Amino acid sequence: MLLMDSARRAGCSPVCLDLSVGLSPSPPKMGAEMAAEPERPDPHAGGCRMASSMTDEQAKTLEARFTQVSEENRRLSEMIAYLYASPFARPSPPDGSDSTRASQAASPPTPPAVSRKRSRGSLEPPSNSGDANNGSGNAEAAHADESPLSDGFEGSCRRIKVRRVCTRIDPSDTTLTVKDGYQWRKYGQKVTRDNPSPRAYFRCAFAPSCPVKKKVQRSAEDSSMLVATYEGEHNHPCPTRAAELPGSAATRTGSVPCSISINASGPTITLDLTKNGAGGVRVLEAAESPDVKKLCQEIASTEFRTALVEEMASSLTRDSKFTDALAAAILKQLPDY
DNA sequence: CGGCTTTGACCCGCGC
DNA sequence: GCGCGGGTCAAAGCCG
Repeated sequence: MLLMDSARRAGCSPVCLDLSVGLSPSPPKMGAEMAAEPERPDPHAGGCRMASSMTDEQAKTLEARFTQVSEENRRLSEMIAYLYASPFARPSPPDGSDSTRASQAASPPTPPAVSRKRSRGSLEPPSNSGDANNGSGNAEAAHADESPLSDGFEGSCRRIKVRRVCTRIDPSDTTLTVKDGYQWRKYGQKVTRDNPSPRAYFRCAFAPSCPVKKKVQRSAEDSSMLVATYEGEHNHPCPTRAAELPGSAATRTGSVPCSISINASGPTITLDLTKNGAGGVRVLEAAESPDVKKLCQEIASTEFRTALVEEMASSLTRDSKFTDALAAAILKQLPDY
């Protein structure tokens, strides 16, 4: 489709597009319009084969377009890198590591801020709660195989050791419970100084060795907002998977997380993932800095998101590597005739 | 009776 | 060194 579009712009009939030009050596069989195969060119395809009929001018046009797309991809990559490196996404790490955390998958991340050393019987050494997660590569791999849908969500948070999830609740509901699909055991409750409502402490009760902890507290500004702070990562599959994902049907009932923070190791931005009237994303909380706050709101604006999505979609669909991978994935899904 | 919650006490890091 | 405050423990109570 990408090449068909390019061919249209280059003045060539899309019907006679030869997929072997831009796609992998095993082109997909995606219907009559795209039936041309490199091994067995369909004489009934009704037109020319681009590879043989393309004029020098058309070739130059496509080459120029390829150069243009490559430049767009480069700019897009720079934009994404900039967004990752921006202060709200990742404050400059003290260890001098790459702000994009590209190397974090290979090296154990620093443990969460909570690194208290207690001499008496704690279930797990607090200092290695992160190591326990990262050391259980098998468990994580098994987890990753459990549910691609859920891992799409958790995978995006994998590099975040601490994350915050906001949930809308009934203001009259006094139970500090967030239905996130995991089983939790409450082990403490405390009234903190900066918030009149108590903070509840939970441990993951599904697996005894799971190091994940959760703190739940009503928002000081909005008592109908429950803020859950998760520390660590589960080393076991979620007992109930996709049903509790943000944006799912269960989420819209208001009993499960409807928003998520981008990063909690630094300034936190909490985005409401439920669509508002304009179909955009709303900033619930942001960092203290007005500049960061403004930037967050700009990024969360419908206009910015629309432009970004269009740019990404446009650039991706023009990327031959992306279309190769997409075509290969589609081929795998088609029945083998 | 076992599991979970509650809650006061305790631990410990951190700032002064 | 001291006090504050967040985090955790563990005994007591509750509940199915």
